[in-house]
Amino acid sequence: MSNPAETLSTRARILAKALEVFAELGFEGATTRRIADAAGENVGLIKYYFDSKELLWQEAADLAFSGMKAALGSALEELDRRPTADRIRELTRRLTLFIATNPGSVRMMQDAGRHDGRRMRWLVDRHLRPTYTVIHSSIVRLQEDGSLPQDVDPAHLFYLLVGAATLLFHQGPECRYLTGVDPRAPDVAEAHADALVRVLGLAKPASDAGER
Amino acid sequence: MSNPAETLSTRARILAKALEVFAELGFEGATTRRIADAAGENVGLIKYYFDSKELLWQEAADLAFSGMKAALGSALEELDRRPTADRIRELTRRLTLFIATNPGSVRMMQDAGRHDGRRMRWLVDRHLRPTYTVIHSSIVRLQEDGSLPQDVDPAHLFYLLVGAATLLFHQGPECRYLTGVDPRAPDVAEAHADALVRVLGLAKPASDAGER
DNA sequence: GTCTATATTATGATAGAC
DNA sequence: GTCTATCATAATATAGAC
Repeated sequence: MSNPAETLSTRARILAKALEVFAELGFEGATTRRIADAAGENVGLIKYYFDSKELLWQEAADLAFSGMKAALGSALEELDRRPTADRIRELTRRLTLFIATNPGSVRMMQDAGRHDGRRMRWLVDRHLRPTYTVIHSSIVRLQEDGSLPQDVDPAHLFYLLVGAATLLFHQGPECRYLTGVDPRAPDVAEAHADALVRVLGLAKPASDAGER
Repeated sequence: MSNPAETLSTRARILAKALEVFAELGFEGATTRRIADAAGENVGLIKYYFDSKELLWQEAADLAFSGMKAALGSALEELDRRPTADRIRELTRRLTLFIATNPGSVRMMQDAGRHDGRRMRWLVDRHLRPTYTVIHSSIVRLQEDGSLPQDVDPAHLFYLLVGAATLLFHQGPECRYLTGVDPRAPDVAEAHADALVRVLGLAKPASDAGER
């Protein structure tokens, strides 16, 4: 029901490839020609379906983040309802596993977020802030009950968590060349998620702050 | 003895701005014209001093990483000689504080490292691998004495550490717009380094694995 | 819907005046 | 060493044939 080349519409095929290419080369590095070629379609069709490179990029971002929200799904909602160390650990795990197979959303965010420009603000307003708001309030409550260090701005903990979870996959080609570890391998995602929750100590104080 | 506009040579002024602009906009996003304008110099001088955009980029990378090596300095050497949890904590702290004020090196690495290309390999071979080799062997020894989780590939711990330390600063403009926290503020760097060493638990098991 | 051809602009590179 | 002018190329956008 979702086969890359056969069942997808031309539009969907271009969009999927656009996400890949934008993620790998950045907005400026990606060219509409290259995206069209990668999709096996004609350059003119980008104008026809998406009107401009900018709008194609926006739709690619929508696609990337909709996938992420679906992957986090219930974990995010449950964390919002009743935050516990167990649940933020589960969220961390799901985030890591998702990014391992779909590094696109993080890559597009990091590409845009280095520079204070139009695309950065659009992406934050539309996609990042909604997720951040939930995680922020959860972090605050977890700080209150002692599961996370207290006198630290939640923003720090958010970026700590996301950075630790995603860098290995975001920098896939570099990691492969540098370390020999291929982040695309399925067991690598599991191993990283595991290493993260262990090292972050989110489970450690669970003796008095876990499910209660 | 090192004043931005006055005492630096034209060449050095262009190079410094090139690092800034490459870091902020990526290799493709940065244009030679923009770099020259930012430096208040003429476009033609880039050809004169650096011959090509690619070579200017390489020199900018050299500049960025030489700064980082200087900042890590003795911490890296001491870690290499005798790795302890205390020392990797000190390295983490120095890395965080350096990246806070000089996000350029990480940004250039992340810009190049998403894509398996010429610049990625050049940057890894010339700058990243030497540092990684030292940290890798230290991580292995810290795993052996129980300061770090044992059955985890050191590559995971390396990317965990670096990702957690750097994302907030790498994504400066985004973080500012999203959270209101300005990563350029000096106390923010201190706070992040502090949060990281606390949350990573590098100091926690020091009761039996610290200085001995 | 799909494709070719082209207009317009911006870029990296270069030649040459001063 | 510095600057202006310009070339060649590649990009996005566009018009229009089929």
